[in-house]
Amino acid sequence: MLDPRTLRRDPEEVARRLARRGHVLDLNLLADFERSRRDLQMRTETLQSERNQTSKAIGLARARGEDSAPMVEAMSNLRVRLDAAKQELTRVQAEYNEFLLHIPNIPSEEVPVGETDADNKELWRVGEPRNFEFPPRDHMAVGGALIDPEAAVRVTGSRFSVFYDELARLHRALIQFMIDIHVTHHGYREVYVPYIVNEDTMRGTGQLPKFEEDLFRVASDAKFYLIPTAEVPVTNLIKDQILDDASVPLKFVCHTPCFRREAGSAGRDTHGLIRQHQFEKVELVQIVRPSESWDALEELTGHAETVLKELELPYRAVDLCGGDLGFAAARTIDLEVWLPGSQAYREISSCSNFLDFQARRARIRWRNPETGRPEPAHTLNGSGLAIGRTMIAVMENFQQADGSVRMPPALRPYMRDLEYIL
RNA sequence: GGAGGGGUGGCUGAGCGGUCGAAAGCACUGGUCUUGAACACCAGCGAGGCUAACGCCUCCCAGGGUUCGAAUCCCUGCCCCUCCGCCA
Repeated sequence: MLDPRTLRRDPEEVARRLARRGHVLDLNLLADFERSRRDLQMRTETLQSERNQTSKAIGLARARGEDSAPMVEAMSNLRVRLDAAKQELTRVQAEYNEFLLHIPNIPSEEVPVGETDADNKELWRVGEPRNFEFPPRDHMAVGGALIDPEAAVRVTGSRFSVFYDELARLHRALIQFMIDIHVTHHGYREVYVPYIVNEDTMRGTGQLPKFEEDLFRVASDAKFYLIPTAEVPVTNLIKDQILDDASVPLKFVCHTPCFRREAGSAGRDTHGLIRQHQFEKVELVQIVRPSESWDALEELTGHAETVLKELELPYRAVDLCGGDLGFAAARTIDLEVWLPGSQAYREISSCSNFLDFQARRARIRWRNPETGRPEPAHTLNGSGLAIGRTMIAVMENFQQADGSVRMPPALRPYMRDLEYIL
């Protein structure tokens, strides 16, 4: 959520900056909401003040044994007006709030202008795509019988995966490998969290109310959802908390499965394991002082890159343009890994700074030692990395002419020291 | 599943239906003292919102209700704790 004060003080400026990501802010509607909210709130609070004074006076009069009947009479009249004003105020506030919850974050000034991923700006490349002495196959061909899409369809349906033997192991090994790096070398605290969360949590990180169609809803009395990323439960760990200065930055690493409806992606990436309804991810989450979030984004992106470097996978970093930016993000750096099977760079990590946008929604606050007052903290997260896509990248980049796959040295301790699999 | 107890400020924990946004302690901040620190003493110290300002409003788990007036009484829900049973 944007700071309502900023929105009120300079709506034109906010509208201008939101235009960078293609969001049209309805200034007339905003002005209407603001005016009626203000009128109603002032009227309601005046009546409340009267009520408080009168009932105090009644108490005093009775204590003195005086007649309070006229005041009680006045109260019943006042109550009718107050109830009406309050009801109207509650209604307007709810609508206003709903409006605010649908406004995306303001992109930072360095976000490239553009509408689609074609307008994203490449920042740097690391590693050289390997020269193959044979035509590289894609991961489905490399995996062969150890990937069983038919079984996945039998069990569930399309866009789910089944792996066997060394691939199941490789998948699990990547998770351990990544968590170990972030805990041992990057100072993250490992955390285990629920994979089902409530509505308020989904609202906190910005998935709701706008993107319900991307989520799997769980049938139960409460409104529960499967998490689309660990970002949701991990960031909300600190929901409603006030952090003292000594306890920040908080850095969490968390492995979870992720569940996505992929509602708008019918027909996209239907062939391999690139786009699934269920996939695993090792996620990095940071909660930091407001002044430190841009440095933290750089640092966090570097942490995700370390995994790619350790695995010797060629990749590039891309600055997402305004139109490609996620709802809650102020800036996002994507890491894209080279996939020889499709001769393209594909997203394998997405590192974002949300500034105070999520913190405001989830009421994650930090006590500023200078002022002694709480203010919204800043939140960030990034994949470190997406497991399924990393497995694809290893399979495709390290495939051999004989059909086997060489293990990157860093991964071997997690793979029984095997040099080759398959 | 059965029986009982409870949810109050960063924490612990008091709170006859009115003067309670809330005692007290801890923690924290400032001051005195000290070469410096600790100790001691003094003072301050919840969160959110509105207003140009004075100041006003809201919040004692959540939602309803009773009442002129609710942290305090009633109902419902959620959560936590203890005991019994059941399952692992």
